[in-house]
Amino acid sequence: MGKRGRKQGSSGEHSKAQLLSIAADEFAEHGYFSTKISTIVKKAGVTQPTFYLYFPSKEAIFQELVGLFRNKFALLTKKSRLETGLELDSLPGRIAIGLTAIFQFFYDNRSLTKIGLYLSDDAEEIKNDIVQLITENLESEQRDGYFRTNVEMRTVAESLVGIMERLTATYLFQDKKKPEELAREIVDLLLYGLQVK
Amino acid sequence: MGKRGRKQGSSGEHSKAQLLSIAADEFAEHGYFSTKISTIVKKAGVTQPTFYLYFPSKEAIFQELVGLFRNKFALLTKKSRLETGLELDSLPGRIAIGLTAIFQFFYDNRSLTKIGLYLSDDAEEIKNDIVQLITENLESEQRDGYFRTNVEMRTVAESLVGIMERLTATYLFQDKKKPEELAREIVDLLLYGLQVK
Amino acid sequence: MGKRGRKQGSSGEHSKAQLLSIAADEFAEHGYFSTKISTIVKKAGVTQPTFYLYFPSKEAIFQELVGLFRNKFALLTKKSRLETGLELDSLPGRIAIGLTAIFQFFYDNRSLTKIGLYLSDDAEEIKNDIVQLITENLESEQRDGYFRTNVEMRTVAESLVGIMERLTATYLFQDKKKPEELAREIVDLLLYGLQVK
Amino acid sequence: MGKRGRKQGSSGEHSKAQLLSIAADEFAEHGYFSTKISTIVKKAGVTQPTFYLYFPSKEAIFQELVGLFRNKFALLTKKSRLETGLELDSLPGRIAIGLTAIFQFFYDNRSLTKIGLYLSDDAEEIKNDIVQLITENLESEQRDGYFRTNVEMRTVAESLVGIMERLTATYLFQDKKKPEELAREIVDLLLYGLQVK
DNA sequence: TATGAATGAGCATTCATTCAT
DNA sequence: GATGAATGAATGCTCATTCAT
Repeated sequence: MGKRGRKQGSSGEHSKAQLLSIAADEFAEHGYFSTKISTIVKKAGVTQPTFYLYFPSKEAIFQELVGLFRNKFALLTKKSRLETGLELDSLPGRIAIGLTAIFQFFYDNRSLTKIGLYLSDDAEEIKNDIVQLITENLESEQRDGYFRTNVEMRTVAESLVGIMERLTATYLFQDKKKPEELAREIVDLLLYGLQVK
Repeated sequence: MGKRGRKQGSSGEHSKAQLLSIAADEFAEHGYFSTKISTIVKKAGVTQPTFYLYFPSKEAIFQELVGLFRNKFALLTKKSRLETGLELDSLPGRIAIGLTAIFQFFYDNRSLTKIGLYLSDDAEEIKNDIVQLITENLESEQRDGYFRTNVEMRTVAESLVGIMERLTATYLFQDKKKPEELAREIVDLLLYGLQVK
Repeated sequence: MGKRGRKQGSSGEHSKAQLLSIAADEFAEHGYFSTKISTIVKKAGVTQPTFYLYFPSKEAIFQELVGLFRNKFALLTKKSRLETGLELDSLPGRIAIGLTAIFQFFYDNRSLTKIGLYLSDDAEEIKNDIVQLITENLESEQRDGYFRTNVEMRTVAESLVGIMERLTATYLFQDKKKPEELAREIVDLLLYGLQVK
Repeated sequence: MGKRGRKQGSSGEHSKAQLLSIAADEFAEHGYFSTKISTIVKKAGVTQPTFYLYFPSKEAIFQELVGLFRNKFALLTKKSRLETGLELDSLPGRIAIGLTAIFQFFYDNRSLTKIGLYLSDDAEEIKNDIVQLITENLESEQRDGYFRTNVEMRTVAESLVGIMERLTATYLFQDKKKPEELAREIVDLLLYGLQVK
């Protein structure tokens, strides 16, 4: 048995995963600069040199976390593109599914999301990428006749990202609304607007 | 003439204003922690003790900037409430006016806006306040019959703030769209949605 | 009339005296290093340059205060030498008179005394001078047959100064005993000792 | 051998002890405020961060030194209480033993003593504690019939501390008298006084 | 006699990072 | 795989002091 009774051969992996997880929480809670390596290692029960065994620098572990978020977020976004040939009636529900998945991911990965969406210097870049993907989705869907044509889809994509960003912070992370609720309300708003019918 | 050719008697005020302005730019560009007092004073052409003549700490000057933004933003938001008795036709235009004013303020005060909207620890609080104000506006306007009733106005307010936040960063500050354009597009999207007519 | 209605021509003197008095209290309460010129001038209602109009430096005003104490203390000590030809019976009373005068001076000039007796770098030197004077007094008095001869008077003088120093701090400045009481008790102890008769 | 030829494994302890010892000398010689951390570490041959590895602040290392003095001083004072049933003849000698031990401690720990007895903000408190202990000793001894009863023992204790304080500074630390000499002279003075027999 | 404004010089403290073992 | 011990390089902040008026 490895030390402390863990399964042998995984001690290193465990330490690294441990550090990543704790670092995520620390960064999310205190921001990049106020997060101290000394705090992370203390919470992980290892020493500072051990940290540098797994990560070349503070910046590096942060970027590793950013990368994790970035990949997953992009993946989910890509998967949310609607198939062609859908009934107009089914649109709202189908759109909501994709959004729900994203919100669920955010919800399940609070610290990671805070890092990737708000804290990182790359946050803008990440969101830009997502906007690009969403724009492509929307334009494709627009060509499929799902949306009206006299509206600029990039702006809609930007808006959607802005909405998601904000509602995630104020509703999702405050446990005031669930992923599906948020998804549904956003769809309702963006599809039908506020006008009196 | 006072030293360095400035008008006498206002030297102190000038130094303080100078420091505030430069600090705003530095904070906006590098963030709170990477902004050094030493850099600010160097750019202002004064020494470090002079800085502490006008501000008790780095934190204090930052908060002073945050306060400036906060007050102005809240003021503009309050002023954007619509009067009663408007024709439905004039709604889009009237709403756009308030938004335009806010975007114009953001545009004219880029650094301050970055600080108050994105960088400050109080950014969330500030936006929450604005959301509250907007919610009140919207609900009042909703009661005036300007908007459909089966939609939760607080969520709309949150969404609107999210949209403004995002479009400010990606369009306004990138000089890709002007305040009025942004205002108009937002109104169009939020009023009529994406649905095919 | 001078400004603020004071008698003309004395404004400068007043400022200087004011500064000295406030400085004494500040030094006494906070020590040399923790006393700030900025605090002194604030309490005196003048500006920093005004301070330097009257004193060349922080060190200088401190030394001026030390000097005031030193002179007065030495004077009182000299005056306490006993005349020749006294009755042995009257000794305790006569000795007590000199001590009382000194304690009274300490009591009336608390801040100054703290500075000269405890805080100043010259405190040791000042006390040494006093010890020297007292030694001379005691030896003279010893030759007059007032005291036993098999005791080293310099040591007695040192002891006396040590006792005064301590009782001043713990009894006099705490308002627990009055000058005369202290004087009498010291005389009793030093004259008769603790031995059981 | 460890680096710099020291025995391995105790390097940390050694650094800390080194810093404590040097700090004591520096504080004793220059006072709290004029003592610079930079000087201490330079003399100890380490860098500033190393200092903060062992002490959280300048204040903290100073207090650690004060504590060391305080404990040892109190211990020695307690041990100096006289047993009951002593011959009156043996009193002077027995009292001198306790005083000698204290003076010896002062002599062997000059810097520490200066700090604890003169420099520290707690010096008065420390001496008050000692006065309290001595008062208890003296009163107990007075009840044992060792001393006359018409004298207030707290005042005697204060006086004794004042005398010790002063003679330590002027005789002991100047290498003019040895611990035993000082002890004996004090006993002689306080026991028999100055009166002509 | 007095001041508004400014500064030179310094000091404690912090933190990511690295050896030697 | 892990650590005890140490450091290079900053950085915010303070304070006595001065100049021009």
